[in-house]
Amino acid sequence: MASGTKERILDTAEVLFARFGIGSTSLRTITQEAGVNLASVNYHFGSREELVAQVFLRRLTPMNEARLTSLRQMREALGDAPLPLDQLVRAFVEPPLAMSRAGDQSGAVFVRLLGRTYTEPAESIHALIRDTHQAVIDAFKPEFERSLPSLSADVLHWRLHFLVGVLAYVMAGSDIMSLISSGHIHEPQSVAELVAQLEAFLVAGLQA
Amino acid sequence: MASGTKERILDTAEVLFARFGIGSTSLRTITQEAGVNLASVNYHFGSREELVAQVFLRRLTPMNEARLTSLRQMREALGDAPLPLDQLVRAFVEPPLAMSRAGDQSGAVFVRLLGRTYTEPAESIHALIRDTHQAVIDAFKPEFERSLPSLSADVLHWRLHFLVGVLAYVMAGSDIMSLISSGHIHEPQSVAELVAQLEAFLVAGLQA
DNA sequence: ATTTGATTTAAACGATCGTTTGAATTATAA
DNA sequence: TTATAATTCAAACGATCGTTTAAATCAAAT
Repeated sequence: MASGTKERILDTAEVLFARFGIGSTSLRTITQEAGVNLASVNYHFGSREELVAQVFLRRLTPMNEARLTSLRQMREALGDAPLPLDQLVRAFVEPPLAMSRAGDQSGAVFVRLLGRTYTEPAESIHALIRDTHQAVIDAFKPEFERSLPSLSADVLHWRLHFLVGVLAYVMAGSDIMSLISSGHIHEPQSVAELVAQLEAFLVAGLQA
Repeated sequence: MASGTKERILDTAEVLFARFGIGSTSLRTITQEAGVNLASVNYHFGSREELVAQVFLRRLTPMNEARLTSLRQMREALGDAPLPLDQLVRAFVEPPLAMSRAGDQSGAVFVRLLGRTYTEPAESIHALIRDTHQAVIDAFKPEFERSLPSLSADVLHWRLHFLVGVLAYVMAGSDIMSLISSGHIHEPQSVAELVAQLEAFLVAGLQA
């Protein structure tokens, strides 16, 4: 955990949001766990809602910048040829999953939180994610169109929808599927292997 | 809405859970919207937690029975040959999506709720879904193994994980992706077309 | 018609929620 | 050191939460 009160609140809120859900985590639980005063949340963030927004923005911004940087580098290296689909998928999928191996485990916690939040009903949170992803989608959409020229707009739309769904579910780290491999220890798989598995699945699905 | 108090509570809770989330919907909101007394929830269900469980069990039971029936019919028709992968996928994917076209819209509401709940942190709800799906997974797992004999246990495990992820996301009906097709009206697609799109994507991904 | 049980109702319980307040404390700068 | 700003603190605010209670109402059967 960090030094300042503000960072301790953010770190603790992130962990508790991921474990118990945003709506089910009270400010009293957060401040108690963080060892800070209850009123410091409203002092530093103004309101609970703003705290939630800051928890997401703190990590969404660099994550999406990594995706855009990766895409830009590929585009520069390839002139104006269509990007290989596997590289395109990896540029979109790898940054969030790579956060899972950050030095501390806070990155992994956030990725889990983010995955769960994709299907969250709360409109305020939904809008926040939508806004932060706008630039990413604007950049990737035409690249997918170029790399998959045989697909109609409707079909591509659905397949990208499916792609985001898989990614969100993997990020959420749901353990529902752990029972599918009964007895099989669900080891914390290496990120590289997970990315490879995911890339193979998605590339095949997109090209179907 | 139905006649009895108990059914009105279930119907209303289902709608509000899907719209605002389970944790963010109070008994007072439910009973007020349903036009019944606040205390009737504890009278008919004992507790809020039991009400939540009943909202899910009421529809999960027939949904999973439909999947098992479909699988059993295919197995009987084909003796002991491996099932065609597309039919296997459809037997798993179609029942929940078909609920979306039920006479009233209550089925669609529940499917949306269920999709969102796959990544819900609350352990009690997670456990409930896991238990109700156990029989389905026990039945489908060996069939996938037989229809995809070239895949290792690990790879199959991940691909089934991805499959569930796509399905959950589609069920949740997240509108995050609606901005990917800017200007494109996100029409309530026909279930048959959606199932076909999903089946093509999943079959290709599973066979990657 | 009367009794018995099921159901509904209004009211209140204690607990917890996000937020606010004003004083106490700490850090910063003159 | 002194003045000024930033931060922390305990305490309380009103609102809402799930649950409980006991009386009122309804339905069914004798």
